[in-house]
Amino acid sequence: MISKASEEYLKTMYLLKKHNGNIRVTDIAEKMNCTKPSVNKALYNLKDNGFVNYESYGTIELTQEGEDLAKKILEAYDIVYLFLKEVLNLEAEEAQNEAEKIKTSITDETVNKLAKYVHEVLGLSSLNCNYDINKEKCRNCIKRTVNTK
Amino acid sequence: MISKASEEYLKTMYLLKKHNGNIRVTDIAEKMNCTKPSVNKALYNLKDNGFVNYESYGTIELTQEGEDLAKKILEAYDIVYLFLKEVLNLEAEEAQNEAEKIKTSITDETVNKLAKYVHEVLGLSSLNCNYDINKEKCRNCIKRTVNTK
DNA sequence: GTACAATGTTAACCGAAGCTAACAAAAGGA
DNA sequence: TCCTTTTGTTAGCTTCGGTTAACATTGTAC
Repeated sequence: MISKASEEYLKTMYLLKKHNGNIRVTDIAEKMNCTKPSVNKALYNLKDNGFVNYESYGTIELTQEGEDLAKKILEAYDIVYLFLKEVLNLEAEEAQNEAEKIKTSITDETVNKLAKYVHEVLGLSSLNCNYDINKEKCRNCIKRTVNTK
Repeated sequence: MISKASEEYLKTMYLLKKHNGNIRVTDIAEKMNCTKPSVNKALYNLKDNGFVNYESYGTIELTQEGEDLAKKILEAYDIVYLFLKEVLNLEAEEAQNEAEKIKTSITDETVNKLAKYVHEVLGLSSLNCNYDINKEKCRNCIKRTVNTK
């Protein structure tokens, strides 16, 4: 099992890859509000656990396993965020912060049940989503809903 | 600000006082699944922060501040537990574990909004609860509801 | 009242996750 | 090309929260 901190790094790397096309130590450090040595350490930790491919001064790439985990983490985040914002009516920024913290504490089962609940309450079932947050289409479903609100 | 770990110790001490009438290092260690030296360290940490009164080999007592915080932590736990169990339909044990983790991550504001939501959804408003989890009567209200289900 | 059991403390250590300071490598501009 | 800036790495330190081993204190049974 990987630590919460490592999960955060992994998530950040995944998003950087998606948005910038590449992953750099400096960018990770900036996003995560930490120093480059911290990133370096985390990087080798993730490498040792098989989530990233990396050699000194080389390019950072997520392995398939790393990408899958990053997606799962993001999906959990999305569900929790959606619940906090749309169901509990937290401010967007507050919901972001809280979702960030909560998502790292809960099990897959809870995330799935929350996903199901959120879908029901917000009437998203018509969007052909099967409630399983590990399926990409659910993430898209939620994203769409959030964005078009 | 006190750490999550310290909050757990404080909560455990409060419950031990309530159930056993006294608070002992050995009992804390057992409840928290850790060693006595860990408890000892935590104890002095809590003492330094004004949450417990303690001298070596003496009796452990929560200060007023410690008791207030412990109650607040427990109330947050209760709300989250209630939500997980009664709204998301998690198994009791699973709900306990998850509530434990979640309650340490979220702000008072979120807890209050969740409390309000849970009360609404479960139709507890008739119990004369004002949704503010920092008020003892809300805790009682929820306790009663959980127990009589 | 003493000996033993239970309880609590201390010292020294560990790993995780962060930091600063100093250095090495790579990239870009003249 | 060479010099400077940017980027990445290493070493060594800090704090937190935990551990074990050894010791001190307290309480209890006979």
